[in-house]
Amino acid sequence: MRIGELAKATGIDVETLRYYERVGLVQLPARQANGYRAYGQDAIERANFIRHCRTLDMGLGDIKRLLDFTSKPDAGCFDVNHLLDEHLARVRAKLKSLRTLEQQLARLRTQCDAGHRAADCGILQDLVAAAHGEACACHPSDGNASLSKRKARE
Amino acid sequence: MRIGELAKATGIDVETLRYYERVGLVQLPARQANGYRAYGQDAIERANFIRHCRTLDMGLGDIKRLLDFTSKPDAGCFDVNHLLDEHLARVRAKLKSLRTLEQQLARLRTQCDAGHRAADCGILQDLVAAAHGEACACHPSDGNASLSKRKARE
DNA sequence: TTTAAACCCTATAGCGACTTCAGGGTCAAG
DNA sequence: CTTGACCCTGAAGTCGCTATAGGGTTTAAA
Ligand SMILES: [Zn+2]
Ligand SMILES: [Zn+2]
Ligand SMILES: [Zn+2]
Ligand SMILES: [Zn+2]
Repeated sequence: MRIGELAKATGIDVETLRYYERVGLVQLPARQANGYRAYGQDAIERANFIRHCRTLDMGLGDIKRLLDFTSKPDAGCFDVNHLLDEHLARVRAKLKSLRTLEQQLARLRTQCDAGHRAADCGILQDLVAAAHGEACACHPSDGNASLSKRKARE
Repeated sequence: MRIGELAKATGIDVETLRYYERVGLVQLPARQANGYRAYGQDAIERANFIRHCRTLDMGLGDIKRLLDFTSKPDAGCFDVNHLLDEHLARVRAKLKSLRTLEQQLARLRTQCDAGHRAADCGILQDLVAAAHGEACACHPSDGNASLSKRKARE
């Protein structure tokens, strides 16, 4: 099998497959006389494993570790569980922050409903107000702390 | 104001401020005789605007566009709305995919409850099965399509 | 007065997971 | 015999920083 066929069989881009090879995620394939990569059937399975894990948003390092486990059946699976727990925690943390973010953006979006002058745009006004520190969670709003030593030359 | 003071006043790292300058997000500040950057009070406002937009997860390109709007009050705000709509759509799309992902990972996590041999680990078995194409949304699972033209040399 | 900490400067490289580009070689069909 | 679909390598670009190397300057204590 050549790289293009493997790409078609797995839905992974050719360039991405070569990249995975470069970073050691897939083992070096045999080569034909003309230098083309020659893959066996097992390459499809390995590549599909990678793709599946990627759609689960795992990092390449984690995937490598999981791949290693599939080839040492006698190892304990504690690390597998741990890896998954950490990944799940990451996903849940991001989910939480994204939910908050969506709320904030949705509220911001309501500040303007139609086309008018930028100076009158509720969205821009809202952003500028937040930049001043008004009702904004992201800023420390300790502007005073910096003002207290404001004597720096200009 | 020197760069460290601006950093403290806004909560943006010094290196990050210099980076923003390099990519043209903040205008070139005046310099003192010794080469140090010298910022005015307006720099705090601009930097806070950037920081606030970053916590809304906007890209630097989008932020630049928004900053431009704040300096031309007579422009129409159509693009502001459009930009926000697109960003909100991106956030919602990611939120949706993250929710699905969380479900999948949580289910996967239930496949193993304790330490045993890797060969018997439900998580690894699940991943391998998915790599084979069983009950997996991420794969096209058109293995047949690729098998139909399987006559490639090895 | 010396010296050490705490600043400041530039230029460059690294991160992750690719994607794209430049500049070629190989191969089957028409 | 040329067109087009493939394949190859190596390097650079993406995004938003972060870190490092290798210096210069200021400030305060010892
Ligand atoms: Zn899958
Ligand atoms: Zn508006
Ligand atoms: Zn804010
Ligand atoms: Zn297990």
